[in-house]
Amino acid sequence: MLTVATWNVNSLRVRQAHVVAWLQNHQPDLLALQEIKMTSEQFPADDFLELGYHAVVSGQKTYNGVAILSRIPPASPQCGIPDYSDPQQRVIAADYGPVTLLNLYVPNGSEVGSEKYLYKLDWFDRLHPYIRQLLKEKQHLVIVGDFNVAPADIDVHDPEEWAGKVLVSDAERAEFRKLIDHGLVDCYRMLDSNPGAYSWWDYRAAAFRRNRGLRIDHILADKALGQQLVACSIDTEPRTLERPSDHTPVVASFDIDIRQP
DNA sequence: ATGGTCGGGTTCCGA
Repeated sequence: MLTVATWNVNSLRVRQAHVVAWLQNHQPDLLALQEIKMTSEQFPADDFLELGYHAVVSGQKTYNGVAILSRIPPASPQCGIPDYSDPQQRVIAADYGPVTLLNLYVPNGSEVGSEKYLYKLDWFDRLHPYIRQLLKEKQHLVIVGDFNVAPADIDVHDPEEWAGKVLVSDAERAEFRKLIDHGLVDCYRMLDSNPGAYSWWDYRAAAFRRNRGLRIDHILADKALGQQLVACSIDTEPRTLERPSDHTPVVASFDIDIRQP
């Protein structure tokens, strides 16, 4: 069995105890982190090694930053999107046996039409060829992270209120659809077609208590691996803790042994 | 009711 998780921690410095407790409770094979908000040098690799987790890190001071924790050593780690020099550290990938994990922190986009929104759409343009390449070259591909896109109205607590806004706009949803159309499946939606399941809630206006959220954190798998999906869930428990991240973990389990090449 | 709350770093930006 392979268990893969993703969690935008919104500062690993603040959330490290939450992450450690969660690792101990759930023992995933792979945990992808986004918004660690620290440099690679500052990453507490030793603390995670003590728990039995290796790390690959693409860090940055203050903003962004991604990492992957793994129970087996990573191979061929790669930071960023090839041939796209971006000072914002949003992408890291590595191989774990037959599975390549690509960890994304997609730009937020700020507001539809803004400079940051155009950067987000351009960033997706740069991402697509990389994903096509990985699907061609790698045996299995899992793409996880904070996609900053709610793929459909079912992923939005109040679609009318959110209509046309950033995270749900047609252009962003078209980019998500394009990802799927490369030959991937949305693991959560494969197994649960019910509304009301979200991975992010605004800190403001008691959004979590009122379950006013969005499902913007995702686990995508190549179609063949998707056939081996046995479970996928959103763990809302860490969002109930003191000083929580505004995101909560998403977890998927596949019937595959990553120790076999 | 058109705000609100975080984190990081400074007197605001990004989410």
